[in-house]
Amino acid sequence: MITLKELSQKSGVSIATVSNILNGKSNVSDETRKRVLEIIKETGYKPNFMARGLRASSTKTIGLIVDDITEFSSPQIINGIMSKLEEKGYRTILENLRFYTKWGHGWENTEDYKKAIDSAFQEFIAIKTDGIIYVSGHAREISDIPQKVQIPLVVCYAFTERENTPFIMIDDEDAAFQMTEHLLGNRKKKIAVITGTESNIHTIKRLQGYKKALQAHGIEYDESIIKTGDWSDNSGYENCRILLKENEKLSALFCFNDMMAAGAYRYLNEAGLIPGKDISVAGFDNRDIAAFLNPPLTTMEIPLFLIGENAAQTILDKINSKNGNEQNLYIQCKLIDRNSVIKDK
Amino acid sequence: MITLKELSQKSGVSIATVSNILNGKSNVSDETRKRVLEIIKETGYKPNFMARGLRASSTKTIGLIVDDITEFSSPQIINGIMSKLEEKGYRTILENLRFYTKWGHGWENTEDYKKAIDSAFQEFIAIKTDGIIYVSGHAREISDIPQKVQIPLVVCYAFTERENTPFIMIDDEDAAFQMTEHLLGNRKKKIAVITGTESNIHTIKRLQGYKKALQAHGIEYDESIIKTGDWSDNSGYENCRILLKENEKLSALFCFNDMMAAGAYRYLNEAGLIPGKDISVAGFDNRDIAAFLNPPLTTMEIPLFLIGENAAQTILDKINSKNGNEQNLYIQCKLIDRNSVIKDK
DNA sequence: CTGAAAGCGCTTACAG
DNA sequence: CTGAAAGCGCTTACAG
Repeated sequence: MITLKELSQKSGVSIATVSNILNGKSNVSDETRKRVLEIIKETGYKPNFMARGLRASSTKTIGLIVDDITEFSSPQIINGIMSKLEEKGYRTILENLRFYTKWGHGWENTEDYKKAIDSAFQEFIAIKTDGIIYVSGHAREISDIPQKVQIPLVVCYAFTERENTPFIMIDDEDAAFQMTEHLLGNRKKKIAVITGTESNIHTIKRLQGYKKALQAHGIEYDESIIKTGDWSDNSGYENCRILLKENEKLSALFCFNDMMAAGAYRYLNEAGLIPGKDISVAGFDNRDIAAFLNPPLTTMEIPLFLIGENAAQTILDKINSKNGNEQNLYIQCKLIDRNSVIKDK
Repeated sequence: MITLKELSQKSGVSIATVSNILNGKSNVSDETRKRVLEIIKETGYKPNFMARGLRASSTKTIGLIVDDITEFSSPQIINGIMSKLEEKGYRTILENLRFYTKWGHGWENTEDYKKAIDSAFQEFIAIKTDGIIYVSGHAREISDIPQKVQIPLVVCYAFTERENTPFIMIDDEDAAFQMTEHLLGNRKKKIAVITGTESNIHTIKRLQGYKKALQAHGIEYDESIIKTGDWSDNSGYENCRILLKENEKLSALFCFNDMMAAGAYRYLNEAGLIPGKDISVAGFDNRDIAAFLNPPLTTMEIPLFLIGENAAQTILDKINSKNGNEQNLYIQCKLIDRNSVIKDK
């Protein structure tokens, strides 16, 4: 490792001056700057991040705390964050909590969970990151971040009521509104729904969007064709079976994620019904599988990369602003129109 | 942040002694140790990782350099690595190069690529990680890691001939052998292949495994039913079309990844042929889509998590051993038998 | 415009 | 068994 000291020797100026040049301070003559910069380039000098972090107030580093990188949404969000941050000259450091991998589901608010979160924050505080982005695996209310943490903080893909902590979320309500309208086309129809788990925020908001769309078209809300799923493909299969048994004529089936839509496809297939021909089916998420279902599934794309970029921009704004009143953001989803929805003539 | 100094004041012993206790040195009286340990617990002291890294030789930290976390294999591999490392008391730090996101394909051996790799290594060297694991996005020969890097290094999901650098790979040849035998069942059959890109290592090894299996069953290798794909679902579609046009009777189709198998399904569907009934189809990777294809696709699972665990164990062995002659590892893949292969009676 | 010096929070010989 | 001191590679007032 080449150090400031060696740079100083090679260039014949003091360590302090080299440091000033490295940090873009203006109190250096152009001549000196040029010469030293040359030597820096030649030697391929890289600042020692730890030494800098130990001494300086800013490390130009953002810490990412992520629920679990194996969640389908996480890698893309992270890429969005890193892309924007890199563009702005910040490094990024990632702590993977592995909650889903370790504990499956239902770990929210357990003691172990709180301890893990706390420990991750402590670590980033020790490293003196300039800010922290919490990347959630799914929409939930995040309330367990120690209040004493003073570092600028942004919550990504979840909500929080924590003071001074903006969050970036998708607009689930609008997305479901859009999709319901799409399913409706220009007629009044009977659109069944397979929701996600009951108290899940995605479920609640999407149901609201669905209801609003019905209302806008003067269609009455019918609870009997709303079934509660659990996001798994089997629950899509099972609820589709029940819906078809209970209802003679169903125009469309709106599944609140692609997995359940895939399950519904499976049942429909067994029943000899063709999605997009005999019944409309829509999903949500636009995961890999959506394009490969037969027929390809019409679904809502979640702009993961964009969410990440926005989270990054928000933390940067927070770091650089005085007021610190950054807005919560609701990112719009995009309807991907494939062949599983019947088109009106 | 509470520091060693404060700990020292509170407990009435010197900073050095507190440090010794923290590091489990034996040269401290039980009484002192107990008292100080108590205070450490009370205060919730966390060592400043940067200060320690600046001074000490070991940081108990492993650096992960990953091609791109959006590659389908990466999150699971990373989870395997982190799981094992956490178990052994090591932290982990991740640098995401985002090669695929930034440059698509064909970036290997470009100048930008080399610079990015070099920079990542420099950074981890500055941080004084105890070791580095390079997590590749696909099998390739990795030859651009600066020789001057002296840190223990393991290459994961790729090859390297670099001195003193073990790698963890899957056994592509054995996997293809297994699958070909499975496709063969107990009879001689005509098994067509859609390979990956031509000089790709996965392609080469899998083709070898395929040939060996044919040989073992006394079947002659027929180049005319081997088509070169490019891993995309379209190339699966197109090559399937060509194969079916050129050959009247094909028993089976072995696609070297699931995406191409999905493309083949698409063509088969258009041609009125049913996988698992009219023709056997097999994929490779066991990605999400494999289970949701209709019928569900028989494929090879790549034990990603296990690969990660093995990489972690190897780097640990390397750090703690004197000889440093760690073995390259070839992990076996697992055949996932679903409904796309015709069973012999 | 330039540099000497203090100090960030630790670890590690070394002396006692 | 315990502690004073040097030093890791930097940044930052401050003096000149």
